[in-house]
Amino acid sequence: MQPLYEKVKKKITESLVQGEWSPGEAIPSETELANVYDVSQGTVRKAIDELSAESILIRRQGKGTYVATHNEENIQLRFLRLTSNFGLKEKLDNQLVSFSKEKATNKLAKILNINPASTIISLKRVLTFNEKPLILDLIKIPAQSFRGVTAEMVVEKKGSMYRMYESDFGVRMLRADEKIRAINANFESASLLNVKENTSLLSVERISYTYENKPLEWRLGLCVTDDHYYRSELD
Amino acid sequence: MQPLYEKVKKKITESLVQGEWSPGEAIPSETELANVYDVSQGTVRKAIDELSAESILIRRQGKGTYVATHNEENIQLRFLRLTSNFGLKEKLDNQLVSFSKEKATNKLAKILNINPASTIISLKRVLTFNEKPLILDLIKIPAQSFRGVTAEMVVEKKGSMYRMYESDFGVRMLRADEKIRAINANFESASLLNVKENTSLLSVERISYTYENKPLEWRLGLCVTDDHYYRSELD
DNA sequence: GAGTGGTCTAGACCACGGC
DNA sequence: CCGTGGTCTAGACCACTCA
Repeated sequence: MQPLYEKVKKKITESLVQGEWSPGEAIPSETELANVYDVSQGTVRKAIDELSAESILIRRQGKGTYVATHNEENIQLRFLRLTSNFGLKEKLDNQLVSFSKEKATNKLAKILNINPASTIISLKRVLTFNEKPLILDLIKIPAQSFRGVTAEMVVEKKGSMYRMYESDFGVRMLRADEKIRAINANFESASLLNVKENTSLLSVERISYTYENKPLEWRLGLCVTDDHYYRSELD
Repeated sequence: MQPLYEKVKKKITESLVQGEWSPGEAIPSETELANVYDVSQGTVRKAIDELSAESILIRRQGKGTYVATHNEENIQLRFLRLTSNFGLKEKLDNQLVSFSKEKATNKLAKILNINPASTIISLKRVLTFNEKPLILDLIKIPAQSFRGVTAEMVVEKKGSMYRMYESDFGVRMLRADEKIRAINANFESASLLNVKENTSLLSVERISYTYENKPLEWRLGLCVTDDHYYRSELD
């Protein structure tokens, strides 16, 4: 038998998926939800505790519980773990290199769990910090889930893809898995990142997931780690 | 005012630091602890919930709550995040390259929060997977906290440093911070790892912490990422 | 069957935010 | 002042483990 609070958690998650409550908005109070679902307030609390631990909901004492959003200033970079060696605050900029539609390869179709040869959006861009090229990103997303996306929209959002996914397509990325390797820059990446060929680059391959572990973005980032490092916390 | 369960959590942590309950052992039941600390069982539960979420304690339904240990099979590698590209299970081996005592540099003294120029143990080793060199580790630990450690002990433990820390010195590492970069192999690392000079290597700089965020190990690992990658989960 | 952690409830009071 | 989430309690019952 499934615990009651797990059922409540699922119901709340469903409402979130349905867009019943929007990012940034408050959800009903614990007592209200307890009445709606006909359980005790403590049970709702336990469900919200877990969603809050997963950063899906945000509690604010005295105010209420809010749907997490990526539209706030400090969440612009979402999954970016690169930090300056000197701890400086940096000016982020973004140049779109290419934008196209293409057919998914079998490998990509499998990763994104879509039909083989379905249409995907593929884009390449360079992120600069303080005018210096730092990351070359190759991003692939299924066209089906992002209908009507254009190069102009990407440029306008200044590189905050996750903000665009959320505000324009109602797609909230909740978690991501990354595979990290060290590789040598080839001709293209070297010239775009303004480094010598064969320079060591950090290769970060990322799959991002929305609700219910549905993968919706594949991304390969090549990073110059002369003045930056990738943070990782283990426990 | 500090919540009651936070106080209980601190008391439990103190007992753990004092070694009152050893790794692998069960701690007193929730009701017993509630009597000892003169709080309700629910309050003890909340304290243990958090320690359990931090993997400091392990709950086992019907049996009791146990002190986490690193002596079990699957925890041998503790903080190692490298995975084979092919998902294979691999045979780990370990060669000690050097072992020495030296004076801490100012930088290291600051990182480990010890007096400048205090004695530290410095060791270098190569980890091989399926006979192939994979990681070159440089490890530095304060001699003060690991009195009597010898090269023989390290060799005998077959590279499981964290297991040795725990079983021989009562030091349990709870978490670690890592800084990851891509670098080029120099002459020494290239020859020890059996790759060409200037090959790209993953540089993983790690600081490990025991109870109360006390740093007790600094480590630099250089990894060959041809057939392996570093896993990272973001949320 | 006894003892443990796991779930669920109901109710009291506290701390914070905002009107 | 009210409504919110945060803490704390007490007690009931369930699920699991082991002798």
